[in-house]
Amino acid sequence: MLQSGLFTKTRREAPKDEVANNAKLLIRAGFVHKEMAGVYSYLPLGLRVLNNINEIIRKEMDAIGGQELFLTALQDKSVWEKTNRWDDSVVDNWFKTKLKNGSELGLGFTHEEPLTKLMREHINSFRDLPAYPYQIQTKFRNEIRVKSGIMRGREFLMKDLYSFSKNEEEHNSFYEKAKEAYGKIFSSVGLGDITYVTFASGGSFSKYSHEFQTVCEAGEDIIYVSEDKKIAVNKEVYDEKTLEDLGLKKEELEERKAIEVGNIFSLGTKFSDAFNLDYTDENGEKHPVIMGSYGIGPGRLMGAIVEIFSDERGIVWPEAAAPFAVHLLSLGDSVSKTADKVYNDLREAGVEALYDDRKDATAGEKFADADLIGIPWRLVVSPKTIEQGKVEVKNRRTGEIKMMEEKELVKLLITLNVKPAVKLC
RNA sequence: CGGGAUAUAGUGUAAUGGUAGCACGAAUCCUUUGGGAGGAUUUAGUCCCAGUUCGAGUCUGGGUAUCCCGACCA
Repeated sequence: MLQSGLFTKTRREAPKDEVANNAKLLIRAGFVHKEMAGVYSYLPLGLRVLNNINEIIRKEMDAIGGQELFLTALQDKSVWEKTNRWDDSVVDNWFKTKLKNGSELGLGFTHEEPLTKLMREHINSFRDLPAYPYQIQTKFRNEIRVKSGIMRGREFLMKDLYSFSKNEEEHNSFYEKAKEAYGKIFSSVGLGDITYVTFASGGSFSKYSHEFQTVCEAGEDIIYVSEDKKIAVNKEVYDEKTLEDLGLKKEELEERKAIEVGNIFSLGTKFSDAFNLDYTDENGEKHPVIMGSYGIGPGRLMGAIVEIFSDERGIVWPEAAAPFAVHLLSLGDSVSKTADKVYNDLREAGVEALYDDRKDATAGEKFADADLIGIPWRLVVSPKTIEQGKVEVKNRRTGEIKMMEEKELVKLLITLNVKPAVKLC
């Protein structure tokens, strides 16, 4: 993509009303736009990142049998009355509205109810189970107070998968697979080492739910981390009894702030009972379906990535999330032909590049923008590099700089694009 | 929802109750191109509604928005 044609602009200063680092950087670099408190639009660069994250999630969900669908945001009051979750005294963050004829509607804050009801049409026999539908969809929650930039808003994207299983055993087996898949997702975006499976309150059907907490000062949750066992306990269930259950000792735990990037929990038969979702087994006997739900907030994950991977100059995207694989800069009119060629060669090789071809921007401006936008690899074509017959390559994270011949470079970038783990410098 | 604070140009900031200024941005022209370059000429603003006052960005009341702390986060 030509940067001269990118309509978003970077800015030197963040709006004064933003405090969260993720929002400051994402707004300055032109990834998101704040529409109102807790409501952010995704601009082209931001959408590319969000889509990358969504693709990583899709890949892992599909790998464990997930099937993507797309449910409605508009919700039927009567469906939620079945579980008593329409009542404002039970769920206080509904956005409710009305049809012209006066009937009440809600904007979905989660989707257990409509999906359970829907699945009645498709689940009758043991042959129909298990089933793992999921979606990536906008949720609405009328939070009393929003904060933390794009990490906690009133309108946000959520990947929610729901499992429908025949029995506890089948449920537990999937639950473990989902846990592993979540681990892979967070590792893919570079957060594997600091994201802990965290024991949290489980609700009415299991003792604990599992959260995926990424250790970060900007987080809103307090967790107690066992570095050795790679697990953690949420403050909400942190007591002697829990520690005993989990075989943990107080001394091995460290208190940390963390961002909840994912949450999985067992639902038992709460929803299948409410909607009479049951199936007939091999012997003709009826049983309620055992359910679970598995959430990840892609937008929140994006915010967490920015919180963790950034420095005083800007964002430092992990390769898997980056809006482009490389950022090509041409310095000065005299080199535009050579830079154009590098850009075209990259495109032909399938390497996605953002090409800063702007004629009216100075070198310093281009460097500053490149640092701010945070694409992992920066390529420079300038009179200096042409003199050597090479292209300069800089790693945004390590700051390492190397001069390479173009052919050699393109070859390496192709490899890099397929396997982000390969180190160029 | 309880408590606290703020609101001036696209962005960031000034202005004893007395001519709304500066920087960045944007526009035009010229010179520039390895870390936000220089010059010239432009552009654009007091959140909304009342009130006090000869006069309100500034004081008073109400509204709205935004932020912070806490509570909440099924």
